[in-house]
Amino acid sequence: MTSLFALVDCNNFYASCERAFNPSLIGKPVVVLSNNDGCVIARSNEAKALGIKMGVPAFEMAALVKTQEVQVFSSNYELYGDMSRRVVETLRQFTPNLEVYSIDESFLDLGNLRGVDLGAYAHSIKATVQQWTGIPVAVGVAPTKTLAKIANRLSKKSAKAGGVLVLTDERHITEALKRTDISDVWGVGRRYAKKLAAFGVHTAWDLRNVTDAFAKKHFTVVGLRTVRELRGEACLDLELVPPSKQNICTSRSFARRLTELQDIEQALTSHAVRCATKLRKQKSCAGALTVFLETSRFAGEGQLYYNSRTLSLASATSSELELLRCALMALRSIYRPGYRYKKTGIILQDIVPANQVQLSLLDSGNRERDARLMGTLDALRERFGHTCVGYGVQGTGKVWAMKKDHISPCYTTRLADLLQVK
DNA sequence: TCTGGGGTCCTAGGACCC
DNA sequence: TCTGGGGTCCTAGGACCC
Repeated sequence: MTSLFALVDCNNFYASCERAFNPSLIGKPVVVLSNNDGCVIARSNEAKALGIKMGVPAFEMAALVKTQEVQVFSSNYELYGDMSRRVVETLRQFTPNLEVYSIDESFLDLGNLRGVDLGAYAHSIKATVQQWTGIPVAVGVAPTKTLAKIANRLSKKSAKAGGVLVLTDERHITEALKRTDISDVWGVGRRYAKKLAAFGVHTAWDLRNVTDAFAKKHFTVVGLRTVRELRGEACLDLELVPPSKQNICTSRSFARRLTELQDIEQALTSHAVRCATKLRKQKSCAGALTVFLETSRFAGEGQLYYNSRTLSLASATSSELELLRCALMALRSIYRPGYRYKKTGIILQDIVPANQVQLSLLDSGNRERDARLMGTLDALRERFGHTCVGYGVQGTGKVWAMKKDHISPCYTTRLADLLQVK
């Protein structure tokens, strides 16, 4: 019994989410910007056709926005997250064995569908998601995840495929691999693509035909796995339950440069609270944390600064009181006056399940009291929004708050926003 | 003026131990 | 002058993903 996977990928996901609730955008070039309206992270097909590249800074696009009436949106993760959940719930109608790979991609196990018309099945997945959520998707089906990725990608490129491609026949797989550039293979990034090209490996077909020894020597066991997957040998299973995270990070660029420690403390406090909330959500505790502080990478000579400080906790905790105290201590130790700072953030590390925490003899805090307080805070924030309760050091001014000049309404999660829709 | 945020995994090499 | 060898743990850095 051979394996069979489908990769369902939402087309231009963030742009499609904006469109799903605003039909006047259909047929127009739409782009979605990163946090702080920094650079382009999603484009509709019309925007791609105008030559707008992924990752370009928003200001470089100004002329096109004017002349071509490009519709620009700040990112609205509340909306995209909710739409993502709707898509996944729809996909669950088709198989109980599903891996949510990212906000806009899921792998489905179709291993029990031998004898079924796979093309028709894939088409019905696509049509159902479109009908139930308004989000267009592409479906690629193949014996391994890596091949399903390739099938998915080709399904979007060919007008004939129309967003669905089944690669089970050896002849079709060979043809697909010959048409796929090495850098478009899942797991091969820019660096490896360059290195492979130097060995005369240019297409996925070339890569499939290298020896195991070559793959292992130059691209580690990860690369070898990719080669085997290209040959149709499934090495990557579906991850039905998302593994709990080993690091949890929250960081943001400031809307404008900050110079004062107090302002940066406000930002870091908010990040630490968010980060600790994520930690408790996966029922874990952290044994260490790192705080970093940096100027813009584009700052001039002598104005560049980056520093970070890692602190270990006496025993792992999920109390934001403790984490916050440590984070601020770390920040104060790396802050230097005289720089124009761009970004700060916190990374929680040495993460363990909350029920396996080793208590330290030096542990001085009142763990039970803190745990009750955290439970209350989580419940309040869940109900009234993340900013409803905070700390004095957070301030109320939000001098660091993100720029979001083009935000759309949270159509799916806020009644007030929905009522405003005309 | 303006350039995102969040993750994972693997390896090499040093420290340290017996 | 001789200057083992094997194992483990940790960390930094490099590569990748969305």
